[in-house]
Amino acid sequence: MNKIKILIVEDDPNLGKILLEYLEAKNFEISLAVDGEDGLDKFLNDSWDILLLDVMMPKKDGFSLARDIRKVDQNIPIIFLTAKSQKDNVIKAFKLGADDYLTKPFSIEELLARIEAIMKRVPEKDSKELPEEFSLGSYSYLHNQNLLIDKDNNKYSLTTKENELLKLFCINVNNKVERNAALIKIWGDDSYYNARSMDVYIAKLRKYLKSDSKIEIKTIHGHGFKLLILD
Amino acid sequence: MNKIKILIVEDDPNLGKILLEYLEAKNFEISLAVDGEDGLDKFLNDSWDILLLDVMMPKKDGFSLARDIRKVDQNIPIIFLTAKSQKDNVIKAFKLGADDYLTKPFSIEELLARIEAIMKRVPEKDSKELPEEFSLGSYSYLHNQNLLIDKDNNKYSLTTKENELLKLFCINVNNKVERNAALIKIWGDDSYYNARSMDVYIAKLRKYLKSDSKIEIKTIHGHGFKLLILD
DNA sequence: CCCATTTGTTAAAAATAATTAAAAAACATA
DNA sequence: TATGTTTTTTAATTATTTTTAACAAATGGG
Repeated sequence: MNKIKILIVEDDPNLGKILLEYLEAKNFEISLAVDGEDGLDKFLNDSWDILLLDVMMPKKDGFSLARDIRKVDQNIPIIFLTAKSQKDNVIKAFKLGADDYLTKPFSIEELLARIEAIMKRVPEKDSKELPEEFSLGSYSYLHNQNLLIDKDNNKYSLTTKENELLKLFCINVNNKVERNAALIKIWGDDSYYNARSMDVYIAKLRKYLKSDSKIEIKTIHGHGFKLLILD
Repeated sequence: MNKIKILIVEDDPNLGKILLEYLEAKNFEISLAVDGEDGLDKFLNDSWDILLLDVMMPKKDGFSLARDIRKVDQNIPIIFLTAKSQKDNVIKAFKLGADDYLTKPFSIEELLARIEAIMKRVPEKDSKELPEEFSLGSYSYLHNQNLLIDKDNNKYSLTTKENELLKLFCINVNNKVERNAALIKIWGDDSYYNARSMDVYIAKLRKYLKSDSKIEIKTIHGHGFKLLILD
């Protein structure tokens, strides 16, 4: 039974400390970021179950942070905490995929209740480890060794970027990988040139995998790609 | 595309009527109960996707109603609507398995946003897996591979939009697909130009499917389309 | 039956993606 | 640190997909 991991991004150190202590006492695992940039950094460098984002923050506000996060993860629950209670902010928050929106001052018990209400609907993060070896049709792929082996036992030693990208596809076999998500995860940002670079790597992977017609990297125009394995 | 069914239990006829009209306009299917007993009755005699319960009501208050409902269904999403905003009521509501708790007066847009936020986390009622293969008259259609195969084994590799649209029609074979529903599902919004774009894709699909006269995409003027398969 | 609105069709424009090669950057090692 | 090698990025070109536009046809309410 792993603890639920909460990332709190809140610039008010008092409130931050109260939330941290209260929620830790309730057996959550908490990390506290002090501004939007710190928040994005912590978000990208670990895996979380739910995010509490203050809206008004220095450097990067909560909405802007949420927008960046949604490029990488469309699903993670987000609760916004805000001092203001302007109506269009609420709507804006939900448009960004918020799960809840709490106006300060709120009761910390209510926050807890709302966190639990959301978590009961979130499917368990099946935090299964990555397998050592992925089986891709007639290929075998050892991501730890950057090694792709075809049916004739030819070994292809993948470069770092090739490996990261293929691993990402394998983790999401038969499921869409969004361009932005891949770019941010592997390249760190989704600029135009990184996108072109990624296209080059897609071509490289396709070349590696072309000997098995049952394996295919499909493009989903305007969205991303999908590694398809047919049986 | 089944509408989401909402049961509203609200004794204030003015608020009830406003909610009903607004949410019906937003393409939900709504039923309105005027007190707790009526609410329980309607709840038990039909199937619902989400409940909006007023807390203060004659005969049976919202909390008591929720308690009864939870004996039968531990999972259905419940949003409480209340005039009071006493802290322990909020907590009580969430203890009863509430998904949200809105204090009157609230913005109806906010209510809509919160309903949608909850619904996105509720697994589709009709979450039956799609079959690998759809059989369309003499055609065979593999939506995972964007592949349409005719009786002469000609293979047509569909583009992303062609595929999304054909898949949507197949899911609703012999049933109406509303223009707006399709546009929102596939294009993300139902603007004029997206609608024209969809018309272009309808023409493309018709062209693909023209070799079998038993297959037809019928237009329902002013509403949408229907993929008809005759036997 | 008219006329405004919606839908059908086709072609062109715009946007996005694929491919290949060359330049630049990073890396390894003598 | 200079040198060769590998990896990554940039660039240029081509191909594909999607959107826009323009006009024709069909539909249905008044």
